[in-house]
Amino acid sequence: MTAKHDKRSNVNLAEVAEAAGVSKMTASRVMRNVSGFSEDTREKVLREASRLGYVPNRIAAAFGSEQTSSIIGVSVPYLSSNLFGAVLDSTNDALAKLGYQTMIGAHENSAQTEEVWIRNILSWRPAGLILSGHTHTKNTRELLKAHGVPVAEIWNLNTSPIDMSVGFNHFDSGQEMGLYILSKGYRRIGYVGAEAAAPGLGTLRRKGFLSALAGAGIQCASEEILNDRAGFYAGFYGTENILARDQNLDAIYYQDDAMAIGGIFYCQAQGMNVPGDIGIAGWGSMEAASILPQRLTTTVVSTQALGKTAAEALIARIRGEAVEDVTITPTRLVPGNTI
Amino acid sequence: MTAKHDKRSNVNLAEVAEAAGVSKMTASRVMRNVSGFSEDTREKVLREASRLGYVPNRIAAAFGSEQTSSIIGVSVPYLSSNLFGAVLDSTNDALAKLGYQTMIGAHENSAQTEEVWIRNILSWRPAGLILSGHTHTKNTRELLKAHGVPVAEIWNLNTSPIDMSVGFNHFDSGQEMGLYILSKGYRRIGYVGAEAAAPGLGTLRRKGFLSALAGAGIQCASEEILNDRAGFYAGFYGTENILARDQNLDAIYYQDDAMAIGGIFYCQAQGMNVPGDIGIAGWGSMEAASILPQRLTTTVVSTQALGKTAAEALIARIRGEAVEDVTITPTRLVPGNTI
DNA sequence: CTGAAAGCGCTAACAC
DNA sequence: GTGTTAGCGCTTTCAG
Repeated sequence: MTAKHDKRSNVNLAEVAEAAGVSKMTASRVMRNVSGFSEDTREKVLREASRLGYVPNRIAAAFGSEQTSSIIGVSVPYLSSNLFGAVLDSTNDALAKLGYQTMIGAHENSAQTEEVWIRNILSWRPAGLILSGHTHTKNTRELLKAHGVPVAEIWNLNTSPIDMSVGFNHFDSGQEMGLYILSKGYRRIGYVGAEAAAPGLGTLRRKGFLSALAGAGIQCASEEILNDRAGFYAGFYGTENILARDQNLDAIYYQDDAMAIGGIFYCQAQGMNVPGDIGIAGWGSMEAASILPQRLTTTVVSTQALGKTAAEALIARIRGEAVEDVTITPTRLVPGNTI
Repeated sequence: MTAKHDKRSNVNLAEVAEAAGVSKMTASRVMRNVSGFSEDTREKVLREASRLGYVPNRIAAAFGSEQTSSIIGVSVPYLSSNLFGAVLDSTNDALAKLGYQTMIGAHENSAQTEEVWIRNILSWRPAGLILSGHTHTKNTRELLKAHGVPVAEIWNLNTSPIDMSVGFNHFDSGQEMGLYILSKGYRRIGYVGAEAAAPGLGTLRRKGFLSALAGAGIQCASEEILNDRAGFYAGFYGTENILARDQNLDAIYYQDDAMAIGGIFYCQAQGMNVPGDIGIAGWGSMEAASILPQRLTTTVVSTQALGKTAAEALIARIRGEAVEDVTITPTRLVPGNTI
């Protein structure tokens, strides 16, 4: 029982320093690899640290040094989402390479939940935050501005961000697809989405889509916005619902590819021909589309690029380098043969 | 410029205490809601804290109090995985409700990457770890045992865990499916998997499957283990590859449902009838299967239950409550009509 | 290149 | 129910 209390890792810098015959300060410099020690000293300290099984205490370091930790808070709607999964992977990878840790949160498209999480995460004195909330509460905006922590809002492009924004232009993307569908001669066009209770991801695309139709002087024939989470099955029965109401639809725009694929399957199950009887378009370039017999008409996006760009921009800002406040991540409409 | 240095949140407990006319200690007790203050005091302190915009400093708290923080490190192969996404969502949810924060890591099925991440995370003095690595390095095992941090190994059931294990019995699950396929009269059975370079998720299921066949005195007719990540497309062209080598296969067992669905699509594209010409079985009860015209024969698992169980068991152990070292999360073979 | 002193904000332990 | 004292393990000065 050499440890005081019941500490788990009882080796600290002082012991390493003593074993190496130097002061704590010198040992600290070696461990952090900042200048100010000889090669001899370096070797001694590293050898002793390794021999003693020294594990640095980042909590103490974050506390004893400045005002922030090397923690980055990252918040997404769901951790189990094919779109945001790739964002998480790419931000986490980029952040880890730059020496930061990801602390995660899932807000489920609720600005309230996001606010609670932000209050919580701020108590860890994070170096920065990456937020993907569709909207924020007034409190959240005020809190973050007052606090001054660097914040990257991602996913939705936000031209007047709290701090900085990296995102897709969802409105334009929806509008572009609306125009494309119209250009193919479709006129009785429906929309199928999800998460009616907590609108998030698709709202702006839908608005852009509707505005394209309105520009051509036509109305959206029918809309079906389910209460469930977006997914294959939601697309399947959302299509069943919308077609039950309006048999004359000639095309449907879906919130995302998973829903569009669900729609294709519903139509096939009913013996309908895509795009002969009905045209279908999605958003997001989901991997699942690669195995369909037809190529899905969709908007291709790189969630991976989004995450990486956001992480790197945030860290640049944290380090005081010059960065743009607003970055658009490109999207590209790729015609297939489902519309 | 009231702040020393350039601290971002310059309000600390001492200032709240002073404003409320009490000592730091009393304010601390109120903030943490531990006993030892009057209702009057409570109101005063909370009012001042809110008025001043006080954000507690958890770094200082973790440092000043005990030996561990309320951080839980959670490591999965990929953050963008339909199977592990649900695990992350459920662990994160359970941990957040119990007052813990998730610090994330992606090891990409590399025990080396996992080791680096563990060293890193230990420096945050986490209260516990949740690991889903298929294997660990010797160093990792020694480090964790020496350190004494509570560890829940998840996903694979491990009967001699570092500390505790919550998982599926993949071997039995694969064996059960092997027996089922045999019971349906199939004899020229193949296996299609992925991630050959970094075997992880499916290895034990494959072994169980092979052992079932061996028990019946037959050999696996053909195996195709790709180097790519498991997914729809990997299943699609894995099937193309295996059928190119062996046209006489009458059934294929896939690493997971996404791959099995890819296989179904390949067969359909070739005009093959499932299960007439070839039987197909998967693992994991993926949501995408719900929209198929046929019901996929698969093993149903609850990754959500796994995550929740693991998180709660880990916290119970951290709190010193009695918990089993090993917990099996049930799986269930659900016959469909693809085999 | 190296070291000594001070202190970060909080909480455990102990008084009162 | 409340306050006082000490100290967590590191890093930031500032001296040499």
